[in-house]
Amino acid sequence: MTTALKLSNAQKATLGKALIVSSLSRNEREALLACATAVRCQPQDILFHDGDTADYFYSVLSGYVRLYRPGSDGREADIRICEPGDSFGECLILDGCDYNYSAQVMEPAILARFNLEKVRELLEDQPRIGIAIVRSLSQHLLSTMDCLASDRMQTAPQRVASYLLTHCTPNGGTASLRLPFQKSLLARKLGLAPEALSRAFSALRTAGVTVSGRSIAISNMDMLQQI
Amino acid sequence: MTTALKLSNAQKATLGKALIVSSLSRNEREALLACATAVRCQPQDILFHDGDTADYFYSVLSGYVRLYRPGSDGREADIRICEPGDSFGECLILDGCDYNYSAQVMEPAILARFNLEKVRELLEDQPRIGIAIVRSLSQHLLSTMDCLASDRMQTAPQRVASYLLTHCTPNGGTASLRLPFQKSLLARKLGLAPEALSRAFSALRTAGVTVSGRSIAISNMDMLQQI
DNA sequence: CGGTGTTTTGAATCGATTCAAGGAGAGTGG
DNA sequence: CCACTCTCCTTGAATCGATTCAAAACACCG
Repeated sequence: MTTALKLSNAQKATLGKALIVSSLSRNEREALLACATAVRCQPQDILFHDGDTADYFYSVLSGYVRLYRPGSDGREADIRICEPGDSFGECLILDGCDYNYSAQVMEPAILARFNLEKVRELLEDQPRIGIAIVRSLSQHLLSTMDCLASDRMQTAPQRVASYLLTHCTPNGGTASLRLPFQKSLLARKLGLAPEALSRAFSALRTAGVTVSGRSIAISNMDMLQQI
Repeated sequence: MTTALKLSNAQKATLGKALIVSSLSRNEREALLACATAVRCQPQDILFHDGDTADYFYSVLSGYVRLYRPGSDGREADIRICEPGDSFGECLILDGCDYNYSAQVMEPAILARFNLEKVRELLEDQPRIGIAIVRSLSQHLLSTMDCLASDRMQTAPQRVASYLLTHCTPNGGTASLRLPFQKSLLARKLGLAPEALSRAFSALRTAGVTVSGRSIAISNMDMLQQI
């Protein structure tokens, strides 16, 4: 299970680079981080369930967290995969009382856990901290809209192609990358069944994409762009 | 085309009920509204295109605005339908330079248009206004996540059923509603082709949903809930 | 009453899911 | 070093849900 500790200085330094903290002054940062503790989690841990009373929001230091909505019939729809530097649950800072999605840890992870009530009080005194939250929320909103638009417009191979193009390290006309997590998690992130991701990869073979385990090579970025 | 005018007092009063303004003090509200003008628009007017430099954000006073992302092949994916009281484009307040979706007016509409640069300056002096923006962004983020989750999990009849249940005026076990816009717009909002919406309605007939023009009657809310 | 634009219906097709079975790879124990 | 096992990924076949295109029905407005 999880253990809560004070944030170490190294963890504070890592958090300093996270979007939700990065634009704050030294004092504001200290004040905000004082509302947080570090929690260490195991894969499959559930941080909270859809409908639970919301007491904390989180920022990912390491590992991955999956946000999803459980359906009435037992199926689940993934909403977002949070990577190191991402935060989630800030949208409940003002008037949220319940979470409206569930959160599950997907790798050994370390999270900063912010007490919503304390941050709420802090916000009264130092409303400039709200600006940091605006920045974080704006970014989430934009990326969620992106996701919605690609769900509605792009086919599976197209979505995989854009993921590859935005996450690879280019090298001349070719490129390569290493997936930071399992393919099944990538599938959920893209709104696909694992089988559909697999088929998308084999469809992309003709566009010069070679997959072996978590390593992916792209022989021609322009060709991939055309998809 | 559009004409820009000062906000009338009646318009300011309407705007006062909008989420983005409603939590502000009298002074803050005045300061924020001083950044805005009223624009009157015709159906089909494009407020801005994906990729345009972002100078304004908007709040809808009357009418409807469709936010969408144009795809490379000419098709379009709708992201959100903004109703009176909604605002859009606030996510660009901090570091946005370009819009990343297009906005089209869908009925004769009146909008409040806020100058992003002025609001940005105002935010320096009165950071509490950021709180109002946090409130608005949080709500958008939650509803966009809802939308994403239902796209990924629910069938067309299920999505239509939940729209009906959340927008109808109940009356005992039955209910009714009048669509505020064309069916084709509702279809886009739900991420469907117009034909699919039509078919969803006929599938819901067996669940006691009667459609005639824009008027919809629900004979049994419990039955609809089961879908 | 006729004309325009919207909605419905039908048939064909597509893209993705589901279910079931067959690899491939990593780790374990003999 | 080799089987054994577990997990994850891939492949195939059937199915489903939604889109597309085309045509017919309907509604609204002059």
